[in-house]
Amino acid sequence: MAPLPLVAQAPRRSGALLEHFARRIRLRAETVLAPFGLRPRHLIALTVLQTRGSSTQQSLAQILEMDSTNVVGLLNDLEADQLIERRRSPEDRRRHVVVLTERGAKELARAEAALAAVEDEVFAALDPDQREQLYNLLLQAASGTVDSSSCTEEPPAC
Amino acid sequence: MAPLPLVAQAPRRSGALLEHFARRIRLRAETVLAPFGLRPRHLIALTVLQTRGSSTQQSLAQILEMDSTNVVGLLNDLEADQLIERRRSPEDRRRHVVVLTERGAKELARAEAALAAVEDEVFAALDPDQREQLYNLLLQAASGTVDSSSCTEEPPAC
DNA sequence: TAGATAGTTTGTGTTGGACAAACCATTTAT
DNA sequence: ATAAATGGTTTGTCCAACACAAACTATCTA
Repeated sequence: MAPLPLVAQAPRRSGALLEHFARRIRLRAETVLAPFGLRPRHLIALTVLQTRGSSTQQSLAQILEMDSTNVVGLLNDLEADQLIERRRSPEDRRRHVVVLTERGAKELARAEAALAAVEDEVFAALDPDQREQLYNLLLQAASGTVDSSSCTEEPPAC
Repeated sequence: MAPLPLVAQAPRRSGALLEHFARRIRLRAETVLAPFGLRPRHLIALTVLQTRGSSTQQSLAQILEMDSTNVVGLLNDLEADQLIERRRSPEDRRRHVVVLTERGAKELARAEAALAAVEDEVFAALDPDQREQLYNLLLQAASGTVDSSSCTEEPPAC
């Protein structure tokens, strides 16, 4: 039997710290995003759409873990600003396929740029390399979630 | 002048993804933590106390970025369960120095253990090594925040 | 033709959290 | 020593996010 490792430190959970930072960022993002007419949760939806590709509202609700009725409202906001489009799925015309519009992608990029200062402040203790690491970890974590059926059939994002 | 780097990809912001995961974790944590009589935000407070050492309520409110009146309620909950203690600061007897009790530390460890399954699920796409990386990044980010005056005079955490 | 399913709308209730006001204990300034 | 400022507590009000239910349309499947 191998000797017990001397530093068997209890595995600390990231959850609480994660929420802690999410809160700090959200508070600041709220004000930074206001000129765009967006709220943090709009950004989340747009980001998910960009990261995971277009999906039906149902699977979007599943990913965001929001009640589907509330997703409707969220998408209404975004569609009103033409940041997303709802297209009828050709295979099943009951379905709405939600896609990020070009304008949506641009607006997302602009919003992200505006958020640079926010993250600079909140992640002051991390150097650019580490922030990159953090982003990549989150991105990877996001890519693996939920069954892959969430992505209808768009090649680019699947 | 150096040639422009070919892959000058726009720096993506972690904020939205961070919030996304925070939400996913919080929803699950809510039920896992219920048997402990704790809510996610209690865990955050305990974690901050453990990470940064004892601090006054004022600086705690600053770190958590919560209204101080709401911090009082939060601490009342925790003190009722003897997870924290409020001690009068000897230097300024108006101040309460909030300390994590031994019981608090144990309870926090137990809660974290209970959350293992939650993070296993949410971070399924990350291997243990990457989760460790994520945790360390968040920890480092947390250590550098706010002026160091938040920590009164306890050597272990400063 | 009868369900079941995807989405939408409306409405209700709960809750977290911001904010204000009034209060006590203590410290600091004049 | 008295006044003002500060740290904390309590209470109460208000709003936004959300979960949830119900009723409806359009579409697909049995």
